[in-house]
Amino acid sequence: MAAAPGGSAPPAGPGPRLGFSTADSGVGMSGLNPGPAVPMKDHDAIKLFVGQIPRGLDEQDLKPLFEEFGRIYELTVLKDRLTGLHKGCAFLTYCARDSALKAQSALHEQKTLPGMNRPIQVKPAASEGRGEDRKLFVGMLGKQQGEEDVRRLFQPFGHIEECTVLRSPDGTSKGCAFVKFGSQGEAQAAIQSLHGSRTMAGASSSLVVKLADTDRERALRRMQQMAGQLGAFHPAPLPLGACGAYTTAILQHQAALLAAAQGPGLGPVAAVAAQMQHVAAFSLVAAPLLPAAASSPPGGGPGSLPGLPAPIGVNGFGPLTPQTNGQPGSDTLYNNGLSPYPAAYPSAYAPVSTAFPQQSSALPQQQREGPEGCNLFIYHLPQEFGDAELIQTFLPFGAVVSAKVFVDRATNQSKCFGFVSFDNPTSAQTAIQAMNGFQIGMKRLKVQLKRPKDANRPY
DNA sequence: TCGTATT
Repeated sequence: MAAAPGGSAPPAGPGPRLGFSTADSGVGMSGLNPGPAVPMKDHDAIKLFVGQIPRGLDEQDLKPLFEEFGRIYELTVLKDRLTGLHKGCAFLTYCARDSALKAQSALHEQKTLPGMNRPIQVKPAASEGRGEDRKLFVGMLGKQQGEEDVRRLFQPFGHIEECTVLRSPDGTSKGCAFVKFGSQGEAQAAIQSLHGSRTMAGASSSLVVKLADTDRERALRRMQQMAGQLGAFHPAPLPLGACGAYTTAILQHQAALLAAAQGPGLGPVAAVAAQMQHVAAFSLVAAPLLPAAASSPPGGGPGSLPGLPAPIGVNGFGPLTPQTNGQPGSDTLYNNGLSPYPAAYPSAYAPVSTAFPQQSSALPQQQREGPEGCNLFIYHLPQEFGDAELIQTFLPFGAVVSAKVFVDRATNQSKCFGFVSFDNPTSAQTAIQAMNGFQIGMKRLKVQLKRPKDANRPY
């Protein structure tokens, strides 16, 4: 019964909509009549992704905003499948393709919903095929073929929105082009008929007609190229320098942790030991660089390291012989990412969660904000830092509620910034003191309080 | 360079 309230206007039914197919259908009467109980959608309708939605808004709240642009076929707020938590985004399909286009141009990056820092996102969902399903890459053209020739070739298949021959700086054709059709069907027809169908004058092989790369594919391709280049360089001396820098950072990191913890407890060492998982391989190679690194205090950052015990430096680079407590079996420190903290730290640094020492590790980590003053913005993170490393880095300063490194969706590469939230402001301040300015390679971490939500905004 | 979320 939760579905479609019969009869009268008020749809008030707070029914557990599974996506709230906006069967708004104006008139109440649900299924029985042959009427349009469920609105039809165009065959070429576009499913839109809507991002930057305040977590407090559900489908009912959003509906009015989007209905301005046409009848909604379906609107679904994304929720975490386990927790049911609002993920801050939604899928939206209009009955008419045109409505989607209008909504996108009117709303995308144009309007910021209450409580959000950034403007709403309204764009074709990633699942919408390739997003650029109307755009073709054409290869194996003759060098002498220009836009007009290419147009003539593709004209029979539909409306050409765009036609570009790729050229070198000197103007000569690269023998390929992009052709964008008005619809996916037209593009597909062209592929069917033209791909491999003939060999153009001066081309070495038959005509290539395929969908153009998506952004993601382009990004991946670039990444592969870069990886290839790195591979080629690998035997060269360059990497050692890089390792040295990174090693330096880790060493300084140790110092920072030590200083912050204000004590020789095994906590910091344990945390660093965990870090070492990631650099053990480098460490061996870079070992000779260590003493220098150890003797130079991290400028601007955590300040001096009064008594950085020599054993620590040495210890760090004998990855399998941590000296934390002299126990031979202490390599267990390496395998339980988050656990060392509660037991090992002085109470001042182990605020709350001591009662459940081992539990923090497995939580789904839905990103959350802590209270005001507890949320840090961190910039200049090492490229290789992920959420886990971020947690490790800040765990020594208190209970980390969440840690998130931003990642480029297309490449999966870190954007080198992220957030860490503690459950109390003191931990956040301690972390800032210890880690802001902390040098890694040529860069220094920037660690500061996250901007409050309403900053940057008139009212 | 300020919470990124794609069923």
